[in-house]
Amino acid sequence: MDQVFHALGDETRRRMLRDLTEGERTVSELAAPHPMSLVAASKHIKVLEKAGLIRREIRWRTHVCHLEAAPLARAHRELAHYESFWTSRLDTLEQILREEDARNIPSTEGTDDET
Amino acid sequence: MDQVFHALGDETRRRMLRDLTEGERTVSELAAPHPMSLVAASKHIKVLEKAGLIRREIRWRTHVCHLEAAPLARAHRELAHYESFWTSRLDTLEQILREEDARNIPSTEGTDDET
DNA sequence: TGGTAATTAAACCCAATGGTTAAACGAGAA
DNA sequence: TTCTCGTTTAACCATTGGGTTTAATTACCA
Repeated sequence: MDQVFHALGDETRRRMLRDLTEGERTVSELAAPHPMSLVAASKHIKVLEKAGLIRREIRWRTHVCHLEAAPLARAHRELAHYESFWTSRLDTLEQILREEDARNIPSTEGTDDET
Repeated sequence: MDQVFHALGDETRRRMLRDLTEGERTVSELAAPHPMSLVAASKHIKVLEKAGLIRREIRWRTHVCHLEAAPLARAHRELAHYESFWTSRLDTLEQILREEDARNIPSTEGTDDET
């Protein structure tokens, strides 16, 4: 769990995970959007891998990465554990989150045309 | 989000959060279960606070901490985002998690006699 | 034989983490 | 005034993190 949450604690890596929800990606594809050296991106990927969040399939000289569902689900469940706390007192929370959502993301996230 | 996940990436802090789901706790109460100096525990608490995961109410010389629901809910939602990935391919995941659950926690978590 | 391409490995830098001990704070109690 | 108590601040140390650049790996291709 430590490793999983640590891995999640970096926007670069979360972005990579998000990209991976759309399908498999090579290391360079994952690295591309990020303003850093490929070496640095590669390190991020390795962090994700060590946390078990992704699996790497080496297809000769390109390494193809896949999202690994289980640890994400586990982390999600870990948080759900605390959910028992907040649902018990207010489901205004749902409300709060929707408002935040509306405020931050006007119309992202609906347009995917991959594969 | 970075701060939130970072804060979650440490067993000590997760334990503190878990304790806080049961009710408010002073700094020393939160620190008690952990084999480290109070100063170190205090730092952990500060990390949680900076991440917005807890709120601190200073009742004279004791600092009373409360769980703050919103950021936890936000993190939970962030993970739910990836959920769209895994639910789409297998709800064996639920299964996996239940098995893990059963394997790891025979009968914890039901016996609390605090306050 | 040597070049190209995708990626990792190695060495390095600086900032941040997680821990320590010792000292300071602040207000009520004696 | 001085003591005590819960907590934070300060200073320090070792380890890790995230980034860099340069070099190694590896198998196909010319």
